[in-house]
Parts: sequence; C-alpha cells; structure tokens
Amino acid sequence: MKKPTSPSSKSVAAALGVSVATISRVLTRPDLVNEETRERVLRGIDRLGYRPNLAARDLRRGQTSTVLVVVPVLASFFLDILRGVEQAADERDFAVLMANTRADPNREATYFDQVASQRADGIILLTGQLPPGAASSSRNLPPLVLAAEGMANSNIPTVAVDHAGGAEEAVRHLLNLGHRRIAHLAGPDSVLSAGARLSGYRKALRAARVPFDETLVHRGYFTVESGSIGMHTLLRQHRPPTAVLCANDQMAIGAIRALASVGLRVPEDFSVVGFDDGELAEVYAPPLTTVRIPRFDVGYQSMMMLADLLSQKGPIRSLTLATRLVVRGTSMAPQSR
Amino acid sequence: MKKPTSPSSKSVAAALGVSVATISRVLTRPDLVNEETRERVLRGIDRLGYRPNLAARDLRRGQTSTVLVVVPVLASFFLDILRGVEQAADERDFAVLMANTRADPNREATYFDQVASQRADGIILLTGQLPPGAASSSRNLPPLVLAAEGMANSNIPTVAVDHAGGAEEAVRHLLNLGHRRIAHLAGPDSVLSAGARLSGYRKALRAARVPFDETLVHRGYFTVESGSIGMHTLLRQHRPPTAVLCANDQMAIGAIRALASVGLRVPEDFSVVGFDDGELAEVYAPPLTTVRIPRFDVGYQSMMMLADLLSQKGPIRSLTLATRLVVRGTSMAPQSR
DNA sequence: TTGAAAGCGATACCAG
DNA sequence: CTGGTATCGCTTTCAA
Repeated sequence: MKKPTSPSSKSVAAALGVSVATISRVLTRPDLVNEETRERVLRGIDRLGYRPNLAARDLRRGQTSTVLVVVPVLASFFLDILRGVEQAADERDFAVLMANTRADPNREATYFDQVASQRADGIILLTGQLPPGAASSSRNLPPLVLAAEGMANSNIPTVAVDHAGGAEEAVRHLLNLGHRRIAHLAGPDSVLSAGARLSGYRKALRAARVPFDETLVHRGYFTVESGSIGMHTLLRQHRPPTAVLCANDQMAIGAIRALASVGLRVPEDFSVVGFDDGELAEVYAPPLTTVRIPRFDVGYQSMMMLADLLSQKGPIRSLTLATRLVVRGTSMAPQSR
Repeated sequence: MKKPTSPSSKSVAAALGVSVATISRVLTRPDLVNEETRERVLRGIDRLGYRPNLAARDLRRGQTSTVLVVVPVLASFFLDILRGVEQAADERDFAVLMANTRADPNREATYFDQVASQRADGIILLTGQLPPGAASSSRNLPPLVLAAEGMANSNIPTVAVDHAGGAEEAVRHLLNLGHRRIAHLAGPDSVLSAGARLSGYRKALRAARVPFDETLVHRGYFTVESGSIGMHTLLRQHRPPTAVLCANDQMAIGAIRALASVGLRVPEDFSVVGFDDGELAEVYAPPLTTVRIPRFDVGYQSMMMLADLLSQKGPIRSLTLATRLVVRGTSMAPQSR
C-alpha cells in the first residue's frame, strides 16, 4: 500500500539506452520518432510502468490541462451540468477541479487565485458572480466562461439559457388553458436568471393583454419552503390566482404542498408550473409541468468553449441555449367553481 | 482578458532586494524569518500580486495536495458525499478532482494512473470496484480510501455504512406495525451494499420468526423504473405482500407509482420504505419513510481519513457509520380488508 | 536570519 | 532521427 512511485524518464531512458528527449518525444510527438525506436520505447514504458510526472510537465509547459468548476452550492441542479462538463473535459483531455463557494465571495476570490497559481488553466463559473476585486480590474481576469447564470453587461464568454423565453412559453401555456389570474413565485432579486424569468412572465401577460398585477408576484429562494410560504401568501389574497409559474421545481413542489395543506388539488383546483425539469419533476406525484433546462448541454458547451478559449482558436462566440416546456400533470384548464 | 501571469518568486525577490529563498520561507515557514523582513515581503507580495506556482511547488515537494474522487455515476446520491469531501478538503487544504467512471472499468484504471502521474496524491473511491489489474497487484495501490461502498475482504481503509443494520431496522418497523408479508426490492447483485441490505432484511425476519420467502425478493437497478417493474411483479403474486422495503428511494418511488397505477393507496393499502433519505424523500407526496444514510459524513470522514493516510499519522482505522430510520408518510399498520 | 545553489522531471531548442 | 542541455519556479540544504 505504498505510493507506487513511477520511474522517471531518466531511469527509463537509461534502461532502454536512449535519451530522455526520445522518451518525451515518443509520448508527445510520436511522429518525430523512428518507428522501431518508438515501438521499443513504448514497450519499455509499459514494462517499467512509467507515467510522466504531470507536475513537471505542467511546470515546463506553463499549463495544467485542468479547469476549475465553481458552483455556488452543491445542489442537484448542478449535477447534470457537472456531468456535461466532465464529459467534454474527458474528450478534450482536461481534468476537472471542483469548487464550492457556499455563496461566500471570499471563497470565490480564492478560487480565482487557483489560476494565477497554475493549479488550473481556466474557470467555468456557475455562480453568476465575480469576486469583489475582480469586477473592477476586469482587464486581467483568468480565462473564464460563465455558464447557466450570466452577468449583466459583461463581455465574458457565456453559455446562457433562455430563461425569459422559457417563462414566457410557460405562461402562454397557462393562458391558452384559459387561466387569467396567473401568479409568479420568483427567485431572489440578486440572481439574474430569476429576473429573466420574471420578465418572460411579464412579457407573456402583456402579449395577451392581461394586466400585470404585482400582488401576484412573490420572491422566494429556490427552496421548497419558500415556495410553500409564497403560495400561502398568494392564497390569502382577496382574489387568489388560479395558476402559478414557479422559479424552479423545488418552489413548485412547495407550492403544491401548500395547496394540498388547504385542501386544494393540483391540477384540478390550481395549476402549477415549475422550472428546471430536475430529477424530481418527472417522478413527482403528480408529475410536474415544468420548463426544461438543457443542463447537460450547458456544462458540455461551457467546457468546450473554455477549451477553445484556452487554445486560442479564433474568437469565442457566446451562446444561448433554448428551454422547452414539458407539459405533465400539474396544469389544466381552470374549472369554473 | 489575457491570462494574468503572476510574477515569479525571482522577480519578486529582485524587486524587494531579497533572495528567492526568503520569499519561499515567508510563505511556508514564516517563523524562520525576521519579523521586519517578513512584513516587508508580505507587503511586496500583496502589491505585486505574487502567487506561488503550484506546479513548481508540487514538483519540488513530490506531492500535489489534491485528491481524486471517483464516482460510478454522477447521481444525486453522491452530491452530499461530495459536499462532505469538499468541506473536509477545504479544511485540510486539498483540492478535489472529480472523476466519473460511468461504470467503465477502463476509465477507472485511467484514474488510478492519475496518482502515479502526480496529478493527485490519493483517491476516494465510491465505486466499490478496483480496476482490473489493480486487484491482483494489490501491493502497490495508490493511497486509497473506500467510501460508502466497501469491498469484500480487502484491508483498504474504508468509511462504511451500516446498510444491513438500516435494513434490519426498517423491516423491524414494518413488523412492529403488524406486517407479516414483507417484500424486498433489492439492488443489483454486483453491488455489495445491496447484498448487505438484503441480509439485514433477512435477519430481521428471522429474528421475528417470519419465514423467508424468496418470491418476495426482486432485484432492481436503483432506478424508479426498476422499482416500478418489481412492484408490479410482486402484485401478481398469489398472496401479495402488504409492505415492501426498497433498496433506495428511487425504487420506492417506482413502487409507489406502480401501486397507484393499480389503484392501491400508500400507506393505507400498502406500506413502502425507501433507503438513502435523499432529496426527494422528504418532499415527496406522500413523504417517504426511509433509512437515512449520513452521506455528508461519509464524504467528510473519507477525506479526513485520506488526509491522515497521506500524512502518515499513525495507523488508519476504518469506520462504519450508523443509519437511522426516518418514519414519514408511507408506512402504517396493515388495514384488514 | 539570510543567500547561494542544487535539483525535482519533464519539454523543446539546437546540433549533429 | 536522436542526443545534449537549458529551463520552468519553487523548496531546501549548506554556509556564511
């Protein structure tokens, strides 16, 4: 159980009667090496169990082939994104370092240092937030891709999601079903995507000439509990709504629980639409009507974009991925009671 | 937006009129440096934005302060474990590399190489499976901690979970409620913990003198669908059970859906107990009675154990974490029909 | 308490 | 096509 210290290129070279340069070339530029020599070296490497020391390689090359993925919290929303990142990283031969800021800007700053320290070549930022200092001296940020959660007027390469469009489609769905009093349980003000969803909600109402009623909008924190609280508030209204668009699936579930607790059935008495189409959505009882976010793709594309950025392959074009409404069992036409 | 190449210790040293050795000492052994010099250097470092090059440090020290966490799939079960790992890593100043084998043993082998290549110092293995070659030449494994999912007769340091005990408690709970025909939707044969849960199930029955009936046990794959299929099979029995223990929460949800599809209510007509107490359990409708696995602790303790292992702090003691039955809304006494 | 210098293990340039 | 060697940036002896 002791660390199997791999031999160095030097010892392998000695054992095979070649120079270290040849060893290195066989591994990195095989075309430059005579076929016979190459075979022999390859066999020797295999026999001796040689593995190049990546710390040395990184030092010499000035790069690490490692990226840092920074999430605000390790919530299930990020899981599929991580899967996408991981897959792309694998394809492009990058390793993936995980960082969790727990919403602490200081920790965020520490992670940015990791690039200056050559622990990683670049960052995929899922927090939608730069560390305190970074925003001002915006001219020397590390290679960076924003994913899922963008940032207002920055020209940082971004893999965005059309949150507004998704919300709009969801509200249109409810309108088409015949709902007119449609509420919105929004996400926190500080989160850009929450704002985008809210504006999509408003846009759909406007297009349908349904006046915006601000008493029908309540802020929450993406949690089941806040969804529940928000719903209770909505129900205390003089003229309560008949449907609600929630900022994510958790809040939708909270809303459904609140409705159930006062004896209202979903969807018969009240329609609820979530956002994300996370793991719970499909299996929940009743299964959630929700807006699907292509989470895997967000991760995959972000990693690809960062890899391109690092290899300087021409200009990077930010992109916005579409969402899609998935109609399941929590929405239907309002029943006249 | 260009990579902010941090100055090297050499240039900082030059700028401050000290040697590189002093820079290094200030950062790693501050007690060896004159207070005045230290202050001055610290200020200089701050002013110049110096960050030590970790690739160089790793090379020199022969270690990376990085660990590799290997999961079989990026499923939500592993999220809290990762959180625990991440937290402990943070406390012990380790970085965390993520690896996802997608159940492919070849990929597993590649990850083991990462240690020989000095990309990481050790591995936290959550797959319960060594790569093909490693098992035989067991004498030179990398520093390794098994977490959550152990391995038969290995003496590799392990943070285990008392799966059997949890299953036993769950079945005892059902027995106490008055159930006698209790089924088990088990996990795949190949997974050790699935076997442990099965044996806990049998043990509880034996203790209660309820004969074991193998037609009441069905294998699944930890998925909602397999839980559903298993439940349907059980219901086709001559004398169907009145309760079931499932190998995880997903299967429990599958079972509940199957029951609902044939008009049986949970818990009135049928009791269902899950395993894991994952994100879904508490918010599901009805909320799941399930066996809680201390996932965060599993991750936290594994990382701590690995850190101890790497720093050679005496002998490492494997440990087993307890589970706890959480009774919610899917279990009750059988109703005589 | 500080500085000079060796060396970690690769890569890549320059000769041959 | 191959070998010799400078070099990446740090840590750590050894001497002063």
